[in-house]
Amino acid sequence: MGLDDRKLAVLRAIVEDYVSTQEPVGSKALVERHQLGVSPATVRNDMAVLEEEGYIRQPHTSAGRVPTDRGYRLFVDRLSRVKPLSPAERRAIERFLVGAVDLDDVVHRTVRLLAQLTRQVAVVQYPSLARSSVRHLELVPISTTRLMLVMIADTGRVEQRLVELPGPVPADDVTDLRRLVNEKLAGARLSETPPLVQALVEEAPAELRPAMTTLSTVLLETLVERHEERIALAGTANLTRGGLLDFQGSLRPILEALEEEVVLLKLIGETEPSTTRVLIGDENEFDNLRAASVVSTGYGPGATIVGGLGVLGPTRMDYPGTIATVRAVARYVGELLAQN
Amino acid sequence: MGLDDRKLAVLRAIVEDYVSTQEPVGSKALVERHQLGVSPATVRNDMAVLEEEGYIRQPHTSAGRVPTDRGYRLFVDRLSRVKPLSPAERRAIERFLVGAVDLDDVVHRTVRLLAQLTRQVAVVQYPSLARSSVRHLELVPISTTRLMLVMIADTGRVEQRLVELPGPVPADDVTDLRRLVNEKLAGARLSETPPLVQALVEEAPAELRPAMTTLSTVLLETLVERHEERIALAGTANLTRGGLLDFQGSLRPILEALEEEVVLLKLIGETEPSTTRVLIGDENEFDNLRAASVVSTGYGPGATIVGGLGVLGPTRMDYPGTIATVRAVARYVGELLAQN
DNA sequence: GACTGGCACTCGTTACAGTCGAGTGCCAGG
DNA sequence: CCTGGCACTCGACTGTAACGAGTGCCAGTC
Repeated sequence: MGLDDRKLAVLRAIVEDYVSTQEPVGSKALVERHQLGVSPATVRNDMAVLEEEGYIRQPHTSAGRVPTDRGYRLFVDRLSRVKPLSPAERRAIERFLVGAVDLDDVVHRTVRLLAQLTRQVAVVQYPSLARSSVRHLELVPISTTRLMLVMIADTGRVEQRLVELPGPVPADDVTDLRRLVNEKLAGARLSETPPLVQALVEEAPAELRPAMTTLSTVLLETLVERHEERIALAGTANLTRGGLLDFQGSLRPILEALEEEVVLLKLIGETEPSTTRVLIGDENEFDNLRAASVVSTGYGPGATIVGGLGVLGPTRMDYPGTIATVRAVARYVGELLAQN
Repeated sequence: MGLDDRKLAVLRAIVEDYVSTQEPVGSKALVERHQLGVSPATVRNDMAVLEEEGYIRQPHTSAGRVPTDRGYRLFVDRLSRVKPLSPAERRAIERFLVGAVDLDDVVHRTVRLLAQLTRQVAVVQYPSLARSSVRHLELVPISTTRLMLVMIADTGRVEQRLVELPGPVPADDVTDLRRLVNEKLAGARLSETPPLVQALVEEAPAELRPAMTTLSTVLLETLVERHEERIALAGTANLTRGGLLDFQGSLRPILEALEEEVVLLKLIGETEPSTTRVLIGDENEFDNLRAASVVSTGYGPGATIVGGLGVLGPTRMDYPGTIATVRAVARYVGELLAQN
């Protein structure tokens, strides 16, 4: 069980070499490229141990070694430090994000930036409604029996829904409805609204009761039930780097997974505050992604988290660099959101 | 350049066989599978002519024939009829689209439906702002110097922008602004708004002038300048069908093109009313897509066109079937929009 | 006891030769 | 104008052999 320092150094060297060359690495090449201070034969013995412990494996009997998912895990947990970003990268991030004009714009720019910097597939979750508060509710009459409900959240998200009223409602009543709804709900966290909506119906004056009842149904749907999470994606073309060597030749399962919002949300949503999560290969719960790794983190104004973002790439990825970039982008986006 | 009926029949047979088998088709197989009434040798002579004219070609000397882009073009223009949809397909379309709850929902469902039915990459443009009218403009105070501008278009699209006011504006003034803006702009086509916005500033009472000036800038940006076209995409995983045979082994350029909104808009936007457009291989203006074909059409309530939709696939695609599906989906979506 | 040099062995890669067969082009005859 | 026949081409596949990167193991050294 004892993995002494040199064995760990060998593992680190194998990971680093394999990530950069994408070819199985042998004992001789290893001593040449790293100052290990021992001979190839010694390294071979260490490799044999590492292989027995499941950290590396041989694709073929007469080939060099390749890290296993377990090997990457050890590397990420104990053998690597987060690389500091280069000044060029810092500048790129700032330049890319200033001038964003609304939330859509911020998210779009962020996801492109992330894809470009990491050269991988980037995923950004829009600020989750579940973690937002109501800033304002607007009711816009479309006809006498139809309203457009527009909800503006403090995170900048705007959701709209059509409300079919049970009967004609005069303009004055719409004004009353709007006032009542905002008095009760403005400022409330979305997750806390159901009882408030219930109260709205009960407290509504008799003449507004039917309209309010219908409205409350749509409100509940919009605010809570229909957990309308949104996702932006970019950089799928990066999957084709490394010409079909990664992902064992088929992009199919990856592309399929990327089309499922549910899957993406599971991947990048719901991280514990300020932690960066790294899922390597088969640690992933989706079979389609067992050849991929995901680096994700939460973001939000200040210390609060309102959504997640991250990247997906081959297990053979530059973890330290990717982790650094994902964190930095998340921090900048948080600052940007804090300004609004 | 006489291509008699039989030669055309041979071309049609070649296209149909190649599309379904994905393998170069030889003279013998052709007479076996189609009732051409002549011998393989005769077919070979016809093939030689077709090849000379550039409609088919041989991948290798000892292989069968494959249609060229020009061959597909002739096939689409003169040799195929649009297939009627199967009842199952009709039902699928209806089932998929009923119950859509807002515009986002409609577009999402549509693009997924298209991808599923055609088994190709589907693209749907949101109703273009340029072809929409203003239904209502809402101003929501965020702070004393900040407004959220929400525009609701008759096509169901909702755009929002933050407005930084030059100084504090009391609530009453916001109400006035809202009224003025709606009186002037509600009902107007977006493309016709610039002079109206100009008039708004000029006619504004003195105390509202500065706020109105700022607001007008944002209005113009939102309504006209920033031609904020939106696009939904689905079915990229379908690119991997036919295992790398299509697209000459590299999905890279295709995926890259699909990430560029500008490219997609050029592809599916701006079709002449009620025409279905088919772009085959190198007819396409983008180099990245010279191995692909695009079938697109416009859609909108009634006879008006508010946006485009279509699919992208290998040049070796089932054109009659795809064209039929794209048209049918566009028609259904149009009906759906007309109801709102 | 840990490290090293040496050596036999494995096995994937590459090159080459040979065979097979689908498909063609051409021609002579109906 | 169509057809059957025939020689020809050339990619796909198979089998063999040489090559070499990389390994595991062992005996020897510090």
